[in-house]
Amino acid sequence: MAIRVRFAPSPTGDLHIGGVRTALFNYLYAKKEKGTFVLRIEDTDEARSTESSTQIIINAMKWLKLGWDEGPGNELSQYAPYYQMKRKEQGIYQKYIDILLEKGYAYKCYCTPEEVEKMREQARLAKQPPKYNGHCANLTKEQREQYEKEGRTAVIRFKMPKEGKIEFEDIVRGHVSFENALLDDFVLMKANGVPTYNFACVIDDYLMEMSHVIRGDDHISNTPRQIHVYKALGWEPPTFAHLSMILGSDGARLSKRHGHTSVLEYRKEGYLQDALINYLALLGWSTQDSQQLFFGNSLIENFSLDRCNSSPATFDPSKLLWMNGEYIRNKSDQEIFDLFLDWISWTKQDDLIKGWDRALLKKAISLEHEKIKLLKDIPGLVDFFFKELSFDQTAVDKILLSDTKKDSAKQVLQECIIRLPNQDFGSPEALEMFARNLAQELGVSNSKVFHPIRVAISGRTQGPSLFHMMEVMGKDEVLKRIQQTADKYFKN
RNA sequence: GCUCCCAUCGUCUAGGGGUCAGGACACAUGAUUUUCAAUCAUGCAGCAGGAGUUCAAUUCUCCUUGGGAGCGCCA
Repeated sequence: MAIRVRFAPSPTGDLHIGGVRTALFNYLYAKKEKGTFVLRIEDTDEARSTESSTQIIINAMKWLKLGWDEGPGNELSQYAPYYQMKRKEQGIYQKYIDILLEKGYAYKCYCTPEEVEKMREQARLAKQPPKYNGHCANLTKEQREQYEKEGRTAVIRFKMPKEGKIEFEDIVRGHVSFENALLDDFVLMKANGVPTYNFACVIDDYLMEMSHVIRGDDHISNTPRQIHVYKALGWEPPTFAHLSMILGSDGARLSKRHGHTSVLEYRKEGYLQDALINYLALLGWSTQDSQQLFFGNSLIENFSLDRCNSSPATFDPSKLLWMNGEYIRNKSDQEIFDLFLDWISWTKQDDLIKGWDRALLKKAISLEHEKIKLLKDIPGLVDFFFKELSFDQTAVDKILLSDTKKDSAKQVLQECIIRLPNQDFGSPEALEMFARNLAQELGVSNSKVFHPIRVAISGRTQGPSLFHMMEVMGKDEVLKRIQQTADKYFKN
C-alpha cells in the first residue's frame, strides 16, 4: 500500500513548534517509506483564518525544507497546498452530507447555539458530559417545516449510535477504545454551509487516500467521531498515530507564555533549519542507542513511527542551543558565511554590516566559527574588525592600566610600534614568534605581551586567537590601532 | 464534573523480569590554551507511592497520587 500522509494546519496564526513537530514526523515518515507528503490548509474557520497566516505557514515550511509532494493543478516547480474552502466551492463536502442525510446517518438540527448551550449547561449540572441532547434527531416533516417557517437555519448533525464502542489501534498508543454513549451528535456542517473540522478532515483524508493520519494527541478524542463518519460512508479508516504533546517548562502544553513558540522567532534568533529539525525530532522519538545528532539524511534513514514515545516531552531551550552550535561547527566557513548573509537579509538588518568588507568579514567569521551558537551572535563577535576602536573599560583597567602591568604594557606597545613595521604578517606563526621573542627580550611573561596587544588592537580581552587576528587585520591596521591605544593611554 | 492519555537523572531519552539502570543537554571539577569559546577527561543526579504475580520486579497487573488533553455551528 502506498504511504500517503499529510500535515493539515489551520491558518490562524504563526506556525508553532508543536505544529512543526507534527509536520516533521509526517514528512520523515513519508520520506522514509518513499511515500507522499501533502499539505492541506484547513481554513474552514472563516472568522479566524487569514491569508497572511497561510503565507507564514508556507514560508516556514519552505525554510524548514519540509517540502510537500503534491497539490492541486500541475505546478511543476512548486505545488500549492490544498485548501478546504476551495474544495468546499467544488461541492465536495455537500455531496457526502447529502449521502449521509439520505442514508439516515445525519439529520438537520434547527436548535440555536443558545439552545444547545442550555442543554450542555443542564448536562453539566447533572454531572453528565455536556452534550447535545438529540432534540432534532427525529423531527417530523411538519416540525421541520414549522422551524423553517420561523426562519431558523439548520446545521447538519451526525446521528451517533447510543450504544457500543469504537476501538482502534494507534501506532503510538496501542489499543484505544471509546464508548459511543459518551459521544454526542456532533455538527458535520455549520449553518453557513461550511463543513466542520471533524467532517472535512474525514472526507479529505479519504479522498486524498491518506494511508496514515499522524497528528497531535489533542486529536485523539476526535478520532472516534471521525471513525463513525468513515463507517457511515462505508469507508475504511486510515491508520492513526497520535503524537504526544510538547510541554513548556512548567508542564503545561507549550504556548506563547513559555516564550518563543513560533518557528519564525527561532529563525530570527539565528537558529539553523536543520538544527531545529534535529532537536524537534528528538522530542518524542529516539533511536535505540539514543543518538543525538543526525546530519544529512540520517534522520530520514533512521526514522520510524513505532519508536515514537507516548509520553509528553518538555521543550528544553538549552539543548536546542547546544545543538545549534553543533550544527554550526559542522558546517564549513563558506556555509556559515552564506547562512549569515541570508539571515541578515531575511531579518532586514543590512545596516548592521553596512560598509563591512565582505572578504574581511568572511575571514573574521571563520576565526570565530567554533564559538558561534546563533547566527545573531556573529556581529558582536567580529564587529571590532570593522568599527572604530572602542575600549572595554574593565579590559583597559586590568590589562593596560593596572599598577603591576602598566609599565610593561606601555613598553610592549612602544616596542611594537618600533618593530612591527618590519615584521612579516604573512603567517600567525611568524607573529607568534615575534611576540614570544619580544617577551623574552623584555624579560616578561608571554601573557604580559600577548594581552596588551590584544586589548590594544581589539579593545577587549576576549576574541579570536591573537596571531590569527593580527594576520587577518593586517599590518597597517594593527599598527594604527596600537599607535592609537598608546596615544590614548600612555601619552606623557 | 465526565472521558481519554501519560509517569526512568532537573530536561530529552535507552532499556525491560536477574543490568554496575546506558547515552545526551544542563551543572560542577580538571586538562589544554595568550583570552573567551571549542575540545578532552571526570563527577553529580533517576525507575512517583502502595499492593499483587514471581525464586526474582524499574520492567507484568491493579490501586493511589501527580501531570496532561478533550468535552464548540474552533481546528
